[in-house]
Amino acid sequence: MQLEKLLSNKVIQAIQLLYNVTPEAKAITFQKTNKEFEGDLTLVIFPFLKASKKSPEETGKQIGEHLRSNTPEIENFNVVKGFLNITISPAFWINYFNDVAGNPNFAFVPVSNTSPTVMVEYSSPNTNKPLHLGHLRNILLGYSVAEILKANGNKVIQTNLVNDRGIHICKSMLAWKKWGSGERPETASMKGDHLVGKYYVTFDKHLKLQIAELKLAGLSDEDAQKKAPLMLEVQEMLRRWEEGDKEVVALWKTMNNWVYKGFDETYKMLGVNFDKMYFESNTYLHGKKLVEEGLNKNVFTKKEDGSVRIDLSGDDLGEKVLLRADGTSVYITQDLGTAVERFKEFPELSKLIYTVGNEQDYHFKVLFLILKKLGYKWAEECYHLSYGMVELPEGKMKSREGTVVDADDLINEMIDTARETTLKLGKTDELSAAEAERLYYLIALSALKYFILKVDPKKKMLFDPKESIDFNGNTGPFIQYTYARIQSVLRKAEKTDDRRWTAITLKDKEKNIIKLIYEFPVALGHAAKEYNPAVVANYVYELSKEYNQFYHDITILKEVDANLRNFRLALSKKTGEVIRSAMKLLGIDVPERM
RNA sequence: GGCCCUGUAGUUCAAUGGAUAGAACGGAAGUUUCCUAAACUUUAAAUGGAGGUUCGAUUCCUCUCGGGGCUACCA
Repeated sequence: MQLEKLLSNKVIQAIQLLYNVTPEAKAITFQKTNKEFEGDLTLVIFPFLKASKKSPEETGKQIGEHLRSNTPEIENFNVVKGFLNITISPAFWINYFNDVAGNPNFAFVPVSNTSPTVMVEYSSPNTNKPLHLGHLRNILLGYSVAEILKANGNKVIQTNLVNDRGIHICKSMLAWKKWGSGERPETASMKGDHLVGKYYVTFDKHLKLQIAELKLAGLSDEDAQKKAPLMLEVQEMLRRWEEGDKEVVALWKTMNNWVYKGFDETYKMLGVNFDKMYFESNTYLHGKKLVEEGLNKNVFTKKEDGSVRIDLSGDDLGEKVLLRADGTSVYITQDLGTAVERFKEFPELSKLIYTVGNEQDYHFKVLFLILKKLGYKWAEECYHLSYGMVELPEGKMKSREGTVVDADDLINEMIDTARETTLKLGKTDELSAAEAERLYYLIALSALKYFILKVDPKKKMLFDPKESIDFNGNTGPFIQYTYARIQSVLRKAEKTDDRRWTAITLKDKEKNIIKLIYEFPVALGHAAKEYNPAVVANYVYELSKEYNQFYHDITILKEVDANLRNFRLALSKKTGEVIRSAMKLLGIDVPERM
């Protein structure tokens, strides 16, 4: 970054001197020089042609000359069409490397007491079924964004708002009561979340049968859905739950606890954690107070039927109900209340990030707008981290239709594949059984996490269960492999040298690696600004690829010049360090051997 | 119907308005007396279509054709 800043100033100077005008800052754009040309950075000349009244080539030359004679960091330049390709002196790159080599945290912004506090909510599951691939994207994304924000100097509170109450969990409860015969996770040898999910499906199956019967008896589809006995029963159960009926609440607690135990296992497997858990059973009433507030402020209106609404048609969002005619609150009312509570609990919060799929874009637009209309100025700081759906080749996943990829199953399949592949490659010779198992786990999780995180969150992504996730090419294991190779070299070198390097003639591959290391902090900043782990994923892939080329072309351990040998070792060590920290931000661990 | 998102090699993904649109997988052809071949090298292959703004458009605007989502007194 420093470099671009420095050069920008020089360019402004040059243009003032040469053409007697001051260019706008945004007119000065640097980009990486394409590999087919000589140079490190390229200045686009076109914006300055009006001022220079000369051809692009001529203008480029004039600016280039000025830059070269006034900037010691610039070694040379050439002009191709409207592009000024600048070659930075090797001394600059070596100095840069010297400056950062000894500092493992060189790319991170330190967190202090005065750092801004950001809350990141993610996962936020329902407690009626196990986690699936869609949740996985949510969890990995939220976790990684939280890590990236920490690396950029934010204090981060990671939260999970568990949707533990409502009609969905009552469905599982009712089905279990009717058809469960007292089955428990231990007796069924099933994870608790899977067991509860099983009864959710059971409920749906029976409900469908009832609806079909009613329709045969002549009822309309809508009536059949409403009047099915199971539907009435489950609504009654929810009502009893809200009244605090002892038996219902006890069952609710029992079954939710089964689910939490199951979720915890999955979270542990994924290596994610939360600083604070919220449960909707505690928060779902918060919104009601706000309704009063909104009515007093004339932001909301009460209709004759008793329902409370807000008219957002001025903002093209239509009319929204906030309180039903019977006085009960709806989803958005809860969310309003919860947001207000959070800013009360953490007044220092400077950002509140919701990791939720893009199917709820409308919901969050409405939510933030209402908060703003209620006069909460922090509403501006609420952000919907909206991500695209994970689709299967046949379309969207639907839990009730059983077309979901279960998270636990997927993880276990990945571990099996990792084991198979590793054994086939004969890479386990030096490892104990426990070490080998640990390695399969690391590889499996990296393949899975990288596969998901390398895609721009905003975009939908496709997952084909028939094609297992790759271990070659642009994948997590490729990056892990690069890291393991580096560690192998370092082990064989026995000792490395941390002094400042001078008198090194940089080869292209070496310079490229230093340039990529130089870009690490830039990538981190970019990733944080965009809330986009894919930036980090793409970065660390590029670095790994570059290192593998270096490794292939240039000898390290057998280099006879001790100075060069030690420099290459230091470069390798640093590269490994950057790979490890970048992967850590994606929630991925790297093995020392593989 | 209205609103929002999205269309890039056969496939999965890249590309702050900048050069001849990058990778990976798959395809074709190679590299191991040499620090880990989960690697490296070479090769064929793409911006849905039509306009517009611009010195310059995958990127911004309009239309059009595909794909997805939202549009509940569900969560």
